[in-house]
Amino acid sequence: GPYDQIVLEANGFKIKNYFWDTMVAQHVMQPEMPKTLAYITSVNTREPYYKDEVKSDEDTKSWTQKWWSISENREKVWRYNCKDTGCTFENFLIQEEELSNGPSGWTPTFQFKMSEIPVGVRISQAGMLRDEKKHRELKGALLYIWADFQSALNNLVGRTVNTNSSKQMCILLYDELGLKEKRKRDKNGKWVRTADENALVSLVGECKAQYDNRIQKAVKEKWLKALVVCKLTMKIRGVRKVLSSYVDIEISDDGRARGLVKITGAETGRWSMSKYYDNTGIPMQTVPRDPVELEDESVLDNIEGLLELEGALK
DNA sequence: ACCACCACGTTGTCCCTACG
DNA sequence: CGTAGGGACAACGTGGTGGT
Repeated sequence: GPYDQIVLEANGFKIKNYFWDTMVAQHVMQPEMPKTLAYITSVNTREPYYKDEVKSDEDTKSWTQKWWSISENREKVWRYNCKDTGCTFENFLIQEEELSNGPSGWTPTFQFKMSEIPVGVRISQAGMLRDEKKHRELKGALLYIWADFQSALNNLVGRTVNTNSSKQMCILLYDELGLKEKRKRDKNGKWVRTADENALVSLVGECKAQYDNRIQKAVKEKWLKALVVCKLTMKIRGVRKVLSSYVDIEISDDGRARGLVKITGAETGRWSMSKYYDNTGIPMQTVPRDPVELEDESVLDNIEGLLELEGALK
């Protein structure tokens, strides 16, 4: 499939063509069910589960020369690979039968999906060339903005606040500032208080209304403070998100940021994306569109200084 | 070190309200 | 009365926090 092709071609093998992908076939016939080889093998064949055979007693991270030099280990991996290829072929035979006997839409959909593979592979392998000068400037600008907002927030609250900690934020907003608790259901259906984006947006609205309706200066200021805390928190979270997900990332040695296109990633037929197979790059679908703007661009004259802010903030 | 949970980046659909 | 716009939620993937 596409994933294997990308890994193989990255290691010097050229894939000429292939006509069947068990994942694509499963995706077309049973889009809501798992598409892993382990699952379809369990459904289609009588082969006992074998996927843990190479991992059971050896940590996969220890696939070192030392580990590999033990013939027993090599034997295990070879046997595993043989089962993998054998099962894949067995799955193919069963899927081919199923596909041709299924609804009339299956075959053309399968063919269409297969034709998407080279497109997805091409996009994955191309990636995006990163402009290193711009990258430095962007990082400097984001760190500057973060530091600016963070110091304002810290001064307002009187201590350092980690806006990414929902625990800290709930204590600040509800216990210390006395705002009306925003709640949501957790996974088990239990109501818990939250300081997520929705909560902050509605708190901003409430604080604004209170501020506008109050007369006493001291009371007005209290609401203004709460309002600013919420707004700063949203801004800081946004900046940190952009930094951690899109700027502070590892990219390929050739200066390109790549992402893996998964044409069978979503039940609905949409494509999904992830980081590249080697865990570099970004899922290119979610790159923020919003521009990063500085009021005073001259702060970029000292990027070195800005980059040093990183240590103080983290 | 691992895991559950929280949070947030994208597009798209549906529903409702406000507005011209 | 048609439409613009917002909220809620659907579809995804990943990073950070804090407890075990």
